[in-house]
Amino acid sequence: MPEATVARLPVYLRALNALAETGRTTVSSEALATASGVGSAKLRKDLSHLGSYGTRGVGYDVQELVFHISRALGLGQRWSVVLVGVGNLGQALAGYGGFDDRGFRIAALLDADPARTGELVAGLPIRLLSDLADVVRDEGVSIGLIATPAAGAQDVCDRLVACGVRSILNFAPTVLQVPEDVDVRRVDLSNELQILSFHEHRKAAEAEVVPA
Amino acid sequence: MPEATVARLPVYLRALNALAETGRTTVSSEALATASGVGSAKLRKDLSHLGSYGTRGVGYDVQELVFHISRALGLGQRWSVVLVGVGNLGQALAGYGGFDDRGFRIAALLDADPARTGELVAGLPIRLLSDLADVVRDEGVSIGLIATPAAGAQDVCDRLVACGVRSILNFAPTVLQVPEDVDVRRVDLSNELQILSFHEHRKAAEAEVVPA
DNA sequence: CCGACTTTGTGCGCGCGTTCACAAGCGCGT
DNA sequence: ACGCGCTTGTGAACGCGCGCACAAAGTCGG
Repeated sequence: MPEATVARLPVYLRALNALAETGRTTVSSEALATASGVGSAKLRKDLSHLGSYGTRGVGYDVQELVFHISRALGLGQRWSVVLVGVGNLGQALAGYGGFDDRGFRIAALLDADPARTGELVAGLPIRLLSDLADVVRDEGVSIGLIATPAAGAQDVCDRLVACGVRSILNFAPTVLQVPEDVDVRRVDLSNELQILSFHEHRKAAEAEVVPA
Repeated sequence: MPEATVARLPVYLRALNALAETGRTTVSSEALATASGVGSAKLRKDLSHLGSYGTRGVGYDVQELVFHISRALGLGQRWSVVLVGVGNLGQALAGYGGFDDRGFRIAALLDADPARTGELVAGLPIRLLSDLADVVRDEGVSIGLIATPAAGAQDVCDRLVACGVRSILNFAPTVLQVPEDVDVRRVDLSNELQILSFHEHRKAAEAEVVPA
């Protein structure tokens, strides 16, 4: 399955859930594609990787598609995640409501600062970073979220990998070095802003040259 | 300039700044590539789009590269951004320190809830969403950040576009419909988690089949 | 039962981006 | 002054992913 397709499946899934809430039971590739911001041909090709679950002349059954996409994404089981770094961003993540209803459970909140141990955030007590190994073992954690400052991110990452965590979502503004069987996804606010800055800059330059 | 290259320039920029703080004055493509998590050939091709600023046999001058990348990204000027939606995530974004030092200034915080008007967050007073047009005009805002719940995101987006904002960073879990001269970048936590879930799922399945 | 209409699934060609490999260029030591 | 070693910049081949366009397949009205 192409990586590009995998990256789009969650988008389709969300659009389908939104459609289901409006009472729609079937949807055409054209409609779903528009709602997902992609072309209809691309959408159909993506879905074809899951199997042939559409009906020609009608479209796709919304519930059925939700089921098959969820299964492909491995959302049948509940994944336990551990969140390291309970600063500004970490607290926002802990309070984010979209975890439970999508099959993810925060097993623990960890922070390197002993002064914060025991503090309740979103109903969970903050524990010491050194408890990481215990948490991963006892709670069956398989995904790690890093929301620490850049300086500590690589250390936290190394600890996670040492504990057997092979999937990491990194919010710290650093590129993490990991073994090749571990995959890391980065979410970096400044990066995104700078990319927007580039395009805005370019648009302004074009408007200068062609003021018509 | 290829879009893929633009997306990597901020990563190089960060790595260069980190190198500069350690006192390094020059860096080879190999070293910078490793620090940025890419291949050296790709890095050189990316940088070649900016011009020929390397010295054969030596590498790149760190300060010079920082300058040229910053200029290409349009970071010479300070961009004003407006943040709409001061919930959990919005507050974390407002408190994020990485804005000022990278050329971005939060011009205002807006929220649709009148009960929150006047409240101070990160030193800025929350204003009403209906003030948007004034803020954009008076403060010269060119970038909008949407951190509202999914339900209100499209409405906020439409208002931003109507005010002339053509660059939007969307944290709400929705695909926004915009005119083609507006570009939107999405940052979606659940999406990233689900992509990780897929890979974790796949790894588990492989381990099952080939337990060796 | 049949024909017209709708929509899926996919084969094919194209364009972008990545990677390899190497010639050109620069500094340094002798 | 000259050659040696290192690093850049880039031409060329490769591969992936996208979009087009159409045949296959199913529905619905008559």
